Amino acid sequence: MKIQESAENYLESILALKEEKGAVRSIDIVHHLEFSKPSVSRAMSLLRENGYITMDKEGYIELTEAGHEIAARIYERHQLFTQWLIRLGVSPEVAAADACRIEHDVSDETFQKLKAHIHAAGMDQ
Amino acid sequence: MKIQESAENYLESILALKEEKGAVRSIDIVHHLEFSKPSVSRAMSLLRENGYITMDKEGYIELTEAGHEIAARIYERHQLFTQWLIRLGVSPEVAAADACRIEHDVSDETFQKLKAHIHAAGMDQ
DNA sequence: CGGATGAGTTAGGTTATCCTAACCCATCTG
DNA sequence: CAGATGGGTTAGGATAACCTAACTCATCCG
Repeated sequence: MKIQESAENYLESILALKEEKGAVRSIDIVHHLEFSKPSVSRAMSLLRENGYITMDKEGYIELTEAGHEIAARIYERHQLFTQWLIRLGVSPEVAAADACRIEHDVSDETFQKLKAHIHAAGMDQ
Repeated sequence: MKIQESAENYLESILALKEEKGAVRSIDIVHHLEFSKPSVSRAMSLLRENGYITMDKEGYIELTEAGHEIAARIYERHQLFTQWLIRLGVSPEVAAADACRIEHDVSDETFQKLKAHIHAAGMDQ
């Protein structure tokens, strides 16, 4: 399984929900991403089969190390881009929505350079 | 037909190839995007049906006004992002590849702010 | 206890976008 | 003229990622 944009998004959501609420089940992701239950259920099966998450018998989801790595990578991009765009004057909702798409598109090389630029521009506090 | 990312890409390619070679046929797009002939053929049918391009009997493609508008919009993003990333130190191939994805994901609002930022940072000559 | 509620799954469908195989047709070439 | 070449199309298929309808199963509650 080559990680698809959609899988990155699910993993990122799991991490964000974990930080926000402490525990995550499929239904939380349904509300967060506004997808249908079957879509999330299917996605969770795939993530589980591929070793990115585990689920206990109550349905509580944990990221594996591999899953956490991807989630953290995307989450960092999301946060940095969102904050940066807001500081450039983009409205918070649009900034978040755009960041949510761009975060998947940027290579590591570009991300590193952008990060350095954003910090150098003093846009990072 | 709501314009899809793929359609934006085809229209952008047509504009770029037009500038580069003066005239564009499906086969040029095949080489440019490295898609199969049937994929390009099908895409051109759709773009034609929806009024974004015209094709004469020799297969030469022209953008309609609607098509040109979209193509120019995407092309401007592509050029600006590519040049900017290169100036930030990203290698030209990676910059172009990343720009090619980001260009479709950025809202007008974000693009305007980014453009202003890039110009203000003196990154635009 | 019996129905409501909530979480999850199964089955089947849709849309977008790519692909290969196999074809048509015109032109060029020996 | 016959066969090669080049451009384009038709037909059919694959994959990713969503959807709705309808189900199971457990718990809760009057």
